[in-house]
Amino acid sequence: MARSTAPTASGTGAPAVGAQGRPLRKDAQRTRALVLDTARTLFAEHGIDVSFDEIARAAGVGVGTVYRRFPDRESLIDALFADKIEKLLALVEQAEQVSDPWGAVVAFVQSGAEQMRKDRALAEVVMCASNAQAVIEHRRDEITDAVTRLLRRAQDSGAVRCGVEATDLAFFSHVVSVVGVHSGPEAAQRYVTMVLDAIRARPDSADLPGHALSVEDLQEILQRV
Amino acid sequence: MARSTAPTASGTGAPAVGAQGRPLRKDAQRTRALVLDTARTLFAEHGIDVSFDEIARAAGVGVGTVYRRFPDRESLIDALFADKIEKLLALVEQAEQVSDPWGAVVAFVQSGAEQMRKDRALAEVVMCASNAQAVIEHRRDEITDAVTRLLRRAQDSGAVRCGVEATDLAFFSHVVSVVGVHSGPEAAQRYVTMVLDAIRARPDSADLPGHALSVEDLQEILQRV
Amino acid sequence: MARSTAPTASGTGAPAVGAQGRPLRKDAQRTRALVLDTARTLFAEHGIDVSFDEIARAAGVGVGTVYRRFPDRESLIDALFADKIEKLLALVEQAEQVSDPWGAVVAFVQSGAEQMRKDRALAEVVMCASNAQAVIEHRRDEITDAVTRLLRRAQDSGAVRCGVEATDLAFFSHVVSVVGVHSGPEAAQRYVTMVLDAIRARPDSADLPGHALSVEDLQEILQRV
Amino acid sequence: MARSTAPTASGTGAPAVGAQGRPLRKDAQRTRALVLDTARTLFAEHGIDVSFDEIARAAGVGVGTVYRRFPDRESLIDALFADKIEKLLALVEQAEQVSDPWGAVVAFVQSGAEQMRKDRALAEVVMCASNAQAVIEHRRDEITDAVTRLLRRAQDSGAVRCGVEATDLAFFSHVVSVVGVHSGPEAAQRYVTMVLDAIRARPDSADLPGHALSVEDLQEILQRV
DNA sequence: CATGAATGAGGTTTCATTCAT
DNA sequence: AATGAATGAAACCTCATTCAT
Repeated sequence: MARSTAPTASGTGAPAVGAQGRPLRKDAQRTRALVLDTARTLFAEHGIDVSFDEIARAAGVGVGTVYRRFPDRESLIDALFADKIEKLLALVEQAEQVSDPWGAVVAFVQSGAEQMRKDRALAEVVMCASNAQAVIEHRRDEITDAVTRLLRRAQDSGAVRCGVEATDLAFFSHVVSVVGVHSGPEAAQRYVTMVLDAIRARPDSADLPGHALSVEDLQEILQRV
Repeated sequence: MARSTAPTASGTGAPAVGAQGRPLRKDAQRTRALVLDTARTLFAEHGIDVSFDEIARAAGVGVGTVYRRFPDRESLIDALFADKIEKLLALVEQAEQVSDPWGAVVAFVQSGAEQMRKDRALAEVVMCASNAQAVIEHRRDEITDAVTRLLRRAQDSGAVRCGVEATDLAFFSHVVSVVGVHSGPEAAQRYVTMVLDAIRARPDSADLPGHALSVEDLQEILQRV
Repeated sequence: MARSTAPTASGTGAPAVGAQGRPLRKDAQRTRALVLDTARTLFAEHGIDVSFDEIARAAGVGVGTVYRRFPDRESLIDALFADKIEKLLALVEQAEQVSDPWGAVVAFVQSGAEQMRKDRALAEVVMCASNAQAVIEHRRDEITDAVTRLLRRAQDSGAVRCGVEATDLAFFSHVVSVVGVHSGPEAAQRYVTMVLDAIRARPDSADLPGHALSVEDLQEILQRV
Repeated sequence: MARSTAPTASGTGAPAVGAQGRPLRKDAQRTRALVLDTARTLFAEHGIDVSFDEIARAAGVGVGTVYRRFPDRESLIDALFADKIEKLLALVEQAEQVSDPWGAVVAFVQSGAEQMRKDRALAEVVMCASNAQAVIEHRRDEITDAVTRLLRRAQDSGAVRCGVEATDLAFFSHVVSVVGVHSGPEAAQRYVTMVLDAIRARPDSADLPGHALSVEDLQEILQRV
């Protein structure tokens, strides 16, 4: 259950592969990691509107090099996302260890928001990745599954209201994390408290109207939230 | 209590004034309204990153004309905002008419989200306006005051949990509206349901940690949400 | 010999005439003068690159009004020029009163440079006027004639070297005035001293090669100097 | 004493260096030279108010390319200036070879004016360069020193009047060159003749009042002359 | 007449992207 | 592979000028 590969400094959990699927040469690996780290930092500092030129300059490489690794902005974001998603997955899996069903949900929401708060780019990027590589798709599904398990267990135990789905949780976590990024952990905690009440089962809990968001909808929404 | 001037098609509640404070000439009024409407539409369709050139083209006027009325993006946003804020104020004031304290809160959250859903730019812009003109500042305060009254009444009646403030409501309303804009009224309703449970008083409601966001914080956060 | 019409506040020596040749209405006169004064001031303060809009705003009239009086930049410059040229003419005529021939030349160069120094726009504008209205052409000829008389007298008395013409003097005066404008009267005086030696007759004065500049050449050159 | 590096066609005496101080790539060198040559030509033909777009078009490159090499107008002017200043330095050094002290001064004024006449931009730009790079500052000082030596020698020999300084000569040379540019060598010669009489020592030469212009003043003045 | 609104060409500048070195 | 030069579209903004009010 525990993740096997520790995140590297570059933030890519596994050796990146080139166009031919062959693993990149060692120096290429290093360059890739360097660009990625630089991009992460710049995104965190100046938001997502950083030019490739700027990234290249900061990384001390040519723009061409950046383009060689990441043909467009999307793919760079994707790469960053790959890293983030691993972190998120780790969080759910940790939460699953908690034996109390409701406690597990609380743990996930809390740690998720806190993690995103500390890593601003995580909050910014996590759901923005395009519907890209299969690897990522797969990881995303793993997370969704894990969160769903978390919820089912808590719903079965009568702690979480019926109808709450993984995307609901993801949505609220993201939203709370934005507050946390801006105003610190206490503010985040305030909203975590409320959000937990929003999903908790009550004797008189109303049925949730409509349907839960699809993963795709969620992604698009989080880009605009 | 009811507003006296109905919003015009142009979205400006009152005749706009030029630099000298004199009301604009009739034709200028028309152009201004035209530009404003066009900008509103484009913003709604393509987000806030629309170029002045594009706005001008879509409005069928020269860029210079746009610049004449709105020397920079800020001032255009402000103008749109002025409109939105009037609408919002109207909503709170309507909600205040509801005699049941909790019903009033529900009415406000529901109608706020619905309103924002129908007018995408309202959701995008409403709190983003720079801390600009005194008029706007004043209107903003009026809204905050009205929402606070709404909440106090509901708290006194035991319907809303202690510690919930106007900014909490504003935050959730905005967040819900984003969902509504993307996925329609049913999805919004789903989250409205949860959010109302988040602020409702329960026998075992935990105290809210931290402090409510200041209006300034809220603004900044909503820009990033 | 002395000028008969004192310069008005507006700087136009004579009632301006409109397109039909009829003298302008009184209020039009006032507007015209106002614009002229404003333009003069702005030119003096910010150089010659001032927009018509700016002039209009500073004068408190509409751009259209400025355009009505001065269809283009040229004609505004011309109008200012008309004023300046009167001043210049006054200077030559005063110099002509000096009985000592050389002294008269000295007086003209000195006072010309000093005058231009004090009125920055005079220096900037004096020769830049397009080959415009006949009135101005005439005035210019009067000046040229007067300076020529000044020089002839001094040449006859053996004080000024042969070949020196009115345009030579005008050229040097302008050039010196630029220094004066920038660095003050002492600096101007330094160059006046040298310039006077440049045109003074010496036993061994070499013949001046080439021909004196035509008035037209001079104008063009002074625009570039 | 003679300069070791001949000015290249591109007008840059030495290989230009990029931001990192590394010499530019060969193709960049070529482009840079091309842009520089084009700019020189256009400046010569139409004065200094030529748009970067126009330069780019004339050079057959994209605007971006011009901006890459010269982030702003200043830096382009500086680059042109670097070239000019080398030419000027060469002139003084040649003049210093003349054994007759007065003849050396004459040679410098003559050749300076002639040089500037043939290269209109030299006249326009030579002193206008911003107080930029140290290299240029240094070259400028070398010129000033050389001219000063020229003058001292001539003053010691009694040919040049006391008090005349390098900036005086520079000023007059520039002024004469403007005439030359417009009206040809004969006209320039006419003024050279007079200017030389302006600085020549006479038994009765008056003391020059005030102080010579500083190099900084001179620069500013020449921009306006 | 006076006004200032409207126009759009043209300047400046940035940046994603391609491609020769 | 890595580089960074070159490109040009597109943003931004200003201003001379015309014309409806």
